[in-house]
Amino acid sequence: MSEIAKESTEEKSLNFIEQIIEEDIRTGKHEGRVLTRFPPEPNGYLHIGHAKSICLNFGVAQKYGGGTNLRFDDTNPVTEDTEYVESIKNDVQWLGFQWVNEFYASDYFDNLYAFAIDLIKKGLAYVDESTSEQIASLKGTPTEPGTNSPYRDRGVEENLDLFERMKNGEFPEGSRTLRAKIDMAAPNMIMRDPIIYRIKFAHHHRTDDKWCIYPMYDFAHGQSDSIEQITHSICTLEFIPHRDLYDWCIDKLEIFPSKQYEFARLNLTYTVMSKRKLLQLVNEGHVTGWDDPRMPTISGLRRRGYTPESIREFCDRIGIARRDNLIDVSLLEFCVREHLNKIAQRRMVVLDPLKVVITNFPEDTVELCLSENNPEDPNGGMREVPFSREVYIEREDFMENPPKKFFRLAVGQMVRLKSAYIIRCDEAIKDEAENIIELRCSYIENSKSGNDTSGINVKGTLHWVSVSEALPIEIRQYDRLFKVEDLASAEGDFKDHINPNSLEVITGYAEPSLKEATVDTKIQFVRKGYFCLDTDATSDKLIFNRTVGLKDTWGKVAGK
RNA sequence: UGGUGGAUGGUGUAAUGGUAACACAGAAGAUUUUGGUUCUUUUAUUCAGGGUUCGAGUCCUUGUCCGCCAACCA
Repeated sequence: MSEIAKESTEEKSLNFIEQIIEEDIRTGKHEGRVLTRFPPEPNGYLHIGHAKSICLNFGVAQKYGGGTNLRFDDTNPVTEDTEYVESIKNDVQWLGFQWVNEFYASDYFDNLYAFAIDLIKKGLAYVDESTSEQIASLKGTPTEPGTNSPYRDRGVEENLDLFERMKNGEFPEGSRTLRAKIDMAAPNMIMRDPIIYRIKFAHHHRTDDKWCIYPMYDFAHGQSDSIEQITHSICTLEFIPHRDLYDWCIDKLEIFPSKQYEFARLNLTYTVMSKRKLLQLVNEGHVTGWDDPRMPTISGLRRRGYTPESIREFCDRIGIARRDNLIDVSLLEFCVREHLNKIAQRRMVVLDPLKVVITNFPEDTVELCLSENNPEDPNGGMREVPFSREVYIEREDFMENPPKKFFRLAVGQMVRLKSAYIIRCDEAIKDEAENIIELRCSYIENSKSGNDTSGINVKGTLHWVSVSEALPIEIRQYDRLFKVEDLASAEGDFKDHINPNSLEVITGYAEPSLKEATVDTKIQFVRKGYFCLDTDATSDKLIFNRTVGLKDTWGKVAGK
């Protein structure tokens, strides 16, 4: 980051979390210490919404001289897996963040069990033998209070015994739960004697078969924060009602007082952002996997060609607040273009070829043209691009009956072939069906790029590829996965709105230097967009993903 | 409608009782060997009513609309 950029961030107004932290530092809370945590459940891949949370959690900690723990919230063995753990760690690091400690809620199962016993001893928890249906019906509704369970007033000794036997596996799954004894008439439904432990004879990815009882989120999260002495536990808005219980547990257990703060999660236009829905897209084959380049997952964006810098910039620009939001996906695209424009290597690739024969250029001659790798980077250097009598240009760069401001090729019109010569179109050759199959052009001999003494000024510059040297490549062009802007308020199932044309695969013709591309190389196909080598590519078959197209003001004009 | 959180241009975010601003998107123009980039210019905003105040997006009040909460999910 440059000094100027650093200064401008410092001058930026604080978001409400930063204001709270600065106030806490000012008043000496926790001796000014700041420790946050990022707490993913390992039951899916991270997405751009998690990136917002990661940037917030790691970002504020970094800003105020603190740190962040990575803590896997693995209290439900049924849905969780180590595959997810690995992908999550990889994604966080790829985004550019490093945690202080790698922890697991399951590391605290012994502590949590002891906390439960403490609660029982304090007369604040009891073993309930009601079925889940009974528990639900006794819970009441938002407008009516609940009813006490018949098991609510068991003695401490009986509860202790029963809970231990639950732990020992003496009772079948679902037959008993441990409930906090709070208030069945509480206006906050969460506080109506919440279940804090349940029986699950499931294999846990870390504790194996040691446990057959597992704590619920509400009995694990706050205590885990407390054990780690997290100062600011940042989560999303839907956890607001849980804060009462978070505080209740910490209060009754008399443990370190971590505090929960909530911000609004990210929503993106034309995108779904729930792990459940993303998993469904994967499982039902609407995409090829969690890292399909159309997915809003970190791994999908990475494969698509997004950079960590651009995602961080995006998260910075969208801000942090407490109101629901729906961010225009064009802001994400703006951020990636902004970064890629600075770093991408320029290369010429024709996506929809039209052959041009330069009739006054000698046959069997290949002339090398020097072309800049990146006009934004003075040290980017040059490369050689072969030029010959036959080249491909983009079919859309020629028009038989051009409109007034068409600066490209038409019979009688001149254009520059980028980094090469100015050519004039003399004739368009058609087949029997009147399709244009070839252009006959002549080049202006003294117009070569760099040594142009022709004095001719042309309005248009086209990218091109020499036919004999052209390298065929597969190009995957992506469109938005969904057809509607706001999936949350769209009618019907979200899958009804899948865009059937979200992937278009074509063959393009590339200048030879594209052979050297690696998965990490960011490339701009001149005048077309930003692309990167796909992980499916082999040395025999080059495959490129379109990260994002270039801003296309002509397309807009022509489309009118 | 029980609780709870929220409402500022098309979309986000700021303004912390004192000129409603910044970015994206949109529009117009200049530059350009990428119709890209860059640079100008520009359209458009405080949910509604009442109140406090010299002064209200901000405080009070009434209402409207939106989100979330009745999983042995997180």
